[in-house]
Amino acid sequence: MGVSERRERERQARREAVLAAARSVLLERGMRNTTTKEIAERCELSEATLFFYFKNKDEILLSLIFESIDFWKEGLEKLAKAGLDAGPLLDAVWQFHEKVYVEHPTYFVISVYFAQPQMLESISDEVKDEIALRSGENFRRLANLLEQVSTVAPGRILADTIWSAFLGLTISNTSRVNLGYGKAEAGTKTRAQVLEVLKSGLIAEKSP
Amino acid sequence: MGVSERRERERQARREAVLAAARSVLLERGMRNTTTKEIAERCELSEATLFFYFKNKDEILLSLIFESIDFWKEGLEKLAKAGLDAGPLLDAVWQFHEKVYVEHPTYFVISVYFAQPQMLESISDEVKDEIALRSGENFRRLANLLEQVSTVAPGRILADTIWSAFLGLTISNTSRVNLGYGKAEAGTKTRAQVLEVLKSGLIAEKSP
Amino acid sequence: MGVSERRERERQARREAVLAAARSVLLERGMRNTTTKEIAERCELSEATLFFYFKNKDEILLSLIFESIDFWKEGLEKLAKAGLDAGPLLDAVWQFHEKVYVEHPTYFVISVYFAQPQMLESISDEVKDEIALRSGENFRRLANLLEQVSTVAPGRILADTIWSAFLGLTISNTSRVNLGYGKAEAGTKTRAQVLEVLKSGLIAEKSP
Amino acid sequence: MGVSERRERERQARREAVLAAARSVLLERGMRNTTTKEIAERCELSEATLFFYFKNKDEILLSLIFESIDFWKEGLEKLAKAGLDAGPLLDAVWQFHEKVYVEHPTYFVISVYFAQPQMLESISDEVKDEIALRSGENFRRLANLLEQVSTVAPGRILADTIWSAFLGLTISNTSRVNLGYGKAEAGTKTRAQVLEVLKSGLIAEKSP
DNA sequence: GATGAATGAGCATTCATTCAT
DNA sequence: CATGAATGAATGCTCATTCAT
Repeated sequence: MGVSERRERERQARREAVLAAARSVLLERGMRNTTTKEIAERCELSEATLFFYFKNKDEILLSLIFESIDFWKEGLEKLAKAGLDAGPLLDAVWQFHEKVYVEHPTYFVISVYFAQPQMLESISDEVKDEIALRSGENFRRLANLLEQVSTVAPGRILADTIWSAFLGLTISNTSRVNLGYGKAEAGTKTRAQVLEVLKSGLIAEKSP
Repeated sequence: MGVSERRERERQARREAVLAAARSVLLERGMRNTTTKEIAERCELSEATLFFYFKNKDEILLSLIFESIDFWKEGLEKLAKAGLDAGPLLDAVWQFHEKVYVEHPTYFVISVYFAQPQMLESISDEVKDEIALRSGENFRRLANLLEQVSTVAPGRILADTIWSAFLGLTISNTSRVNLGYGKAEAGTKTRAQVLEVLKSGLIAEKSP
Repeated sequence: MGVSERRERERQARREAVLAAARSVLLERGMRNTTTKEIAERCELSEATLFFYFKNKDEILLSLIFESIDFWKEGLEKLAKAGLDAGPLLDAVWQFHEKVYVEHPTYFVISVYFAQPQMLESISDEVKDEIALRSGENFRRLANLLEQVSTVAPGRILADTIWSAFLGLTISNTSRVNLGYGKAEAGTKTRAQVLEVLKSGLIAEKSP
Repeated sequence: MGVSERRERERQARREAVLAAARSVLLERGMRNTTTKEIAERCELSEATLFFYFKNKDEILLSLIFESIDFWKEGLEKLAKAGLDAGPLLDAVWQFHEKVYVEHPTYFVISVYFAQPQMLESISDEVKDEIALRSGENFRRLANLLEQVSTVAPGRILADTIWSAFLGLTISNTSRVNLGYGKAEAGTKTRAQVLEVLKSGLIAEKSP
């Protein structure tokens, strides 16, 4: 029994080594240029071994999202317990997005990945459903959290607003960096200012 | 004289046929699965002929963004001339985003494309600079337009907020559709609600 | 009639323009990288027009040898008339090789071309025979010229010795230049020294 | 242990099988028509497998020259130890050229290859330098060997003379065969006669 | 478990050549 | 005469995946 336990532990460790490698390749090379060859090189395994731990390349990439989902879950649960007021709560939620972006940037990369056509065709429905289920749970956690913030819209709309704005901002900023104008750091500042816009409101603020 | 004119017209028509084909493939298959072979099939030309009209595959894909940039430019100039008040202006701006999304969805796809690492390596600096210049002009057009809307933030931040929120929402919605929950139409409704959030403000609305 | 004459003259002029272009491409790019596209660009004609004046690409390249063959013929006939003694004759023959190398370097390139397998398959037997005939005539001219130089070997062997040594030396020298050691000019000096070696053998033998 | 040894042996055998295939294609089809497809067919491997053993096509072709260089090295070292007199030495050197031509005809083909413009552009400087170094060593071996043969010229000139004459003769002969006059065997006889010409010059000069 | 070896299917791109105008 | 347009057939090379050991 001890043996099979150890085996399972080792197996898990190997899987995580593969995922760590995949994460670093994905960040550096992007989805188009992420190859199994390079993932294998980085975790010092043979390409063939990758397919012992994962069904195919897309399953490796998609498994990265489960890690991120867990990270989100923990963070959102902690926020729920904090019992913050509207203003500080929005600050904290936004700051948590920033934290995810810094510590799990792949989460944003993969989110975009999911929006690509045909990208989920090679994945079994079970995995697909699990992703839908678990990311849906997180979305509902965020929506519930934001329900109390504003009367202007239901929590799920606020959740969509915040997540989408943040995601969009990271993409815009990266594009600017790639095109040669704007720097990575500028994004943080812009995002802080956008948060202020979201918080204070646009027109309401203007009229009175 | 008539001959060379007609030739030029036909040439332009063919180029546009290639671009139309590229656009449809890009939408259906995504960047990863967009092949020159399929583009050629859809415009009923041989692969070789593609390279008679465009230098390489990336030039085809990039030419799509120039079309979109022009479309943006015209729309934004029209909006600038309309001389709308804050509320109607925001409505009109958002509605124009919707219009672009419906008529030029590739613009959003390619925007994401630009955020991919190493994606611009095969492109000459001149083209890169031109994209930066012309999309930057559009950004400034939007920023100037929004300058008068609110005192809470400069126009460029509002421009970033709106564009990024919209972009993020389209990605989120597409992801949901791909994952099997949510429908494409739902996105339009959600976006309308997010616009209300942005317009009325979040907290400001709540406290008084 | 004047018209058809002028036409013929113009046709010949165009052919020569193509050949001049082909020559310069062949020298710069080598056989492997000589393309009809580049030949067309250099003579400012369309690729299609090339095929109006020549049957196919190889015919263009091979036609270059006829120019060279004529050049050889004239030079050798002049040498034959000069009535030189052994020593000066060998000097003059060698110097004529140098002249061909400077003014018609393609002759050497194409000579190598002929030694490539399958290189003559696309050519009609008539053309092949004409090349064989006319270059054979030149060879015999050179052999006859050298017949009197030495008793050690028949003229045709001397002709082979000299031509082959010279050809081999040009190849060796070019290889060295390409590999990054040795300079183009060094070849001339080496060839002069090799001539001395050849002379000392051929002539020394004759006098005693 | 036995396993990895056997693997290494098999790997080497496969590489050599690829090289043997490449050699035969190169000889039959010439550089212009040597394709990876045909090399793969001849060694009964898939094209993809070729690239498992070699980085690219040029690396396959270049590896052929290293084999030849080693062959030259051994032959020249053996000749150096033989301690022959001028006449027999020249005979032996020439005969060794013949041996290389019969057993490693690709060496001559590739030598010509090196003289082509732009042919070495796809090769790393390290490999280029190694070729220059190792073929230069062989040249010096030959030059040293010939230093004692004649007072008429330094060894390196004699080396150039002999190598270039031989190379030129093989090219001339092949051209004649390709053009349809002259036979392959005739070349051997001609070369023997040219050797006599060279000998009569080089050695005669020494004795008096 | 792990991997060296192998590959089918595919990829963007090139090129000599043809043909309607 | 000249050419813009078009293409079939290759070409070198990549990549995710499989399998015997």
